[in-house]
Amino acid sequence: MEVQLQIKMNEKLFLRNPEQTELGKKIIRHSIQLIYKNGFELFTFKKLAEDIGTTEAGIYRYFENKHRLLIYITTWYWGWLQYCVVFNTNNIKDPAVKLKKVIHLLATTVVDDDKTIHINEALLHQIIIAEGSKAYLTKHVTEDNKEQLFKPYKDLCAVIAEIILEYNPQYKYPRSLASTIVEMAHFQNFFMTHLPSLTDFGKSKDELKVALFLEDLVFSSIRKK
Amino acid sequence: MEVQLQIKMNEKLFLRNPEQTELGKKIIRHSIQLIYKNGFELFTFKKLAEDIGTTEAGIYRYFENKHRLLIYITTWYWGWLQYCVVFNTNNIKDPAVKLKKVIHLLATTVVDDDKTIHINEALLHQIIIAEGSKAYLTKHVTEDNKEQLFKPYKDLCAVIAEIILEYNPQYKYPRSLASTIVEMAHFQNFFMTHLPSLTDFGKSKDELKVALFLEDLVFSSIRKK
DNA sequence: TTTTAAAAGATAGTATTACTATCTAGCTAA
DNA sequence: TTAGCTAGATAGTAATACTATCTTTTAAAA
Repeated sequence: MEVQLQIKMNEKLFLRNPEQTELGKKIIRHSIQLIYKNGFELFTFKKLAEDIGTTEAGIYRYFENKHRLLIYITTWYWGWLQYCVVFNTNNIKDPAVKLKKVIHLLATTVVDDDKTIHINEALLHQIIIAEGSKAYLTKHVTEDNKEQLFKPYKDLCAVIAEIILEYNPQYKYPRSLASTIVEMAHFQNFFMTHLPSLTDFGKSKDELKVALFLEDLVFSSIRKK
Repeated sequence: MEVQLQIKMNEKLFLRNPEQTELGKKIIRHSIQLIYKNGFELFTFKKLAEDIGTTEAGIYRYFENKHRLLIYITTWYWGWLQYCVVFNTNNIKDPAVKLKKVIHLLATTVVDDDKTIHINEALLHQIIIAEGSKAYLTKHVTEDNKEQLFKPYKDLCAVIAEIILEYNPQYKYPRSLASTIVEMAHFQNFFMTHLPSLTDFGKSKDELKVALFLEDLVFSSIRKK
């Protein structure tokens, strides 16, 4: 049996739904490759169009600008990750085990999932690490947030915060700890690779150690005292 | 007695030392105001030149491009913060007290320091919160890092990691915890203001609570078990 | 089978950005 | 007195970030 996974995206993110046409899917697939390769600053719709074999104007029919496209692919990732979290923690009773699963899902390399043919999750994971925060670090966060553009990110954090409270209903900072876990899972990975002296894993460059650091951080904090 | 504070900057950051001329100091002062006001993406040398009353070409004599200028002002901030940390923890024996001081220095609003006339530290603090990570989240981090551009940031983290080890020499992740404190001091502040559901301080919008969260996080982790 | 409407391709054009180059004027320190 | 540095003025270019319009292809409804 073949299962296909569809993440429902906020309609305000695009002008024309890229999931519904061949060109749309190409835009997503190739933009992931190009942003991964060049970084978001050097990524342009012109280059993307050349890469695909279409025109700049063609891309603009789908996305207002490259920043909206960045939000599109990052929030797609958060939506997908939440699906992974829910799927992988299903039927697990112990919140400690659940939390460990979540930390590992966040911090360790993603394998490309065949359930989504036109999206390479492994590349996307790298994009989240290097470019993810640029989605919201702008002068127009507030307006973007009013349009609910960051909902999948906030939902994922809410799910994690819930598990934290399951473990210890008295813990005072479940949301902040959840966003700390998510951000640090990626920043520590970036630091490990590019600014290794900011971490304790510079030599081994082992993602698993990032996960162990986060486990230690989280469980020390939420342990009932 | 009047004391003037000078932060020694990496010479690779500029083409002409902005500290040494009137125009140079104006470039720093006005770029801080403009980046604060428009955000880094909408900030251009043209606007800066108009704001100062000079020409674009004049700015390019000091800085290669706007990204170098961003690194200049962010690393200035890290250098200045390290001075603040060393100054404020001087003569304190207890590493726990020192760590609390550091956390509060990082997380709470900075007051404009008269020791540096042409730099407004309060604005700079806001720039660090919203734009700081863009200094290193680029495709050219590695080359920039080879030129030692991020040394002040890494030095500050090293100082904090040292205090952590003073408190508990057995703690396994002093560097990662240090960079986590620094990053989260700013990200939690950003979230609190712009994406409040990612934190537990959305309603009060009180910076002190960010500091308390970080204290709880840090001391739970490094407590000897 | 024809009509019609949506999607995509082709082409052109604009304002702004991110620079580089050159020339001149003013000041200052030897 | 002049040599050298700093800054102002002006001009120009390639690339970026769009917008507009017109035509062709495709695919589904009448």
